Amino acid sequence: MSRPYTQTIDILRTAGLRPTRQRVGLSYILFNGGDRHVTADQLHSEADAAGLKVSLATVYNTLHQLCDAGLLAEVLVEPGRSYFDTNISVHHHFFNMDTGELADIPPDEISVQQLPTPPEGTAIDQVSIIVRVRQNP
Amino acid sequence: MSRPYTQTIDILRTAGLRPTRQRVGLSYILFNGGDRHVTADQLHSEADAAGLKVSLATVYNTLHQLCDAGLLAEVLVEPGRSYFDTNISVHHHFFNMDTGELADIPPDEISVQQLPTPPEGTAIDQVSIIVRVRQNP
DNA sequence: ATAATTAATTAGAGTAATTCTAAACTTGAC
DNA sequence: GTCAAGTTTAGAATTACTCTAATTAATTAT
Repeated sequence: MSRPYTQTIDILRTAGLRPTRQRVGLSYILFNGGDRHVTADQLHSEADAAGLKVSLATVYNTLHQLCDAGLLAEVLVEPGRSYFDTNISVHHHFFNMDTGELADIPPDEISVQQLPTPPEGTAIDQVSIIVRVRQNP
Repeated sequence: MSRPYTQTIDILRTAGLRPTRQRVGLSYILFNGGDRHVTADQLHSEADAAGLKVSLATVYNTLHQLCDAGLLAEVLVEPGRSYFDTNISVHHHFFNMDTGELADIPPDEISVQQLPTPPEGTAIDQVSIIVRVRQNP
């Protein structure tokens, strides 16, 4: 394994982001672990555990830059906390209100029959569905 | 118009909430203005403008109590800000990412064809759909 | 009615997530 | 290497919200 980061660096360059040590490290964690749902804090801890020196401000900056570049999606399920999802294909989420767990819904398991007409002067950007579940008694 | 608050008081009593001056005042604002989407801060300002002396803590308490009683629904569309919706029938929302406006989608304008199977050991509590729109150029 | 009981309200402190700021440091181009 | 431009940083600031313990109001019992 000569250059484990080449791929990550390419992703960043393509997005027009300089491959700095922090961005490469964070992106590597994000994009080499399969489909993930992380908060800024979680990612910061993981980076720390992996020996990457990065401030929380940079974690936030990077997450938002990756979102803007379409490489990451922000998911809002709880007041006062954002999750970032590495799965950027069209899909939706289960949110377990008891455990706080967030999970992808397989795309074939849900479908919207009919999209509504957007209000005058607007166009649909994105449709997000959150299926909130509770632990059975 | 002898007793304009009797109805509001009944709603609160039925929900098992003492009809205090603050709760009655806030509920009156909420439930006598048609379908509304308010933040805690907005409601606090409206109450203030209407001459009701109420603290922000009480606004939050009351909003959450009304949610727990099923008289109000919380809608999450933006990081770090909760909206409360007086329309508690099953329905979904448009969120204008440019203006911050939240609007109901008429129930006949959208429909979910098929609900997903919830993860093992859980049951579906609620399905929420947010259709994010942008201002046309 | 009044007093006793219980619940609700309050100001202000506290917290958590996120954003800002301006100085110090990297990066990439020459 | 040098330089300009872009990044990162620590720490302060902000925002939305929650907590706390003391006061006050609503209900119940007398």
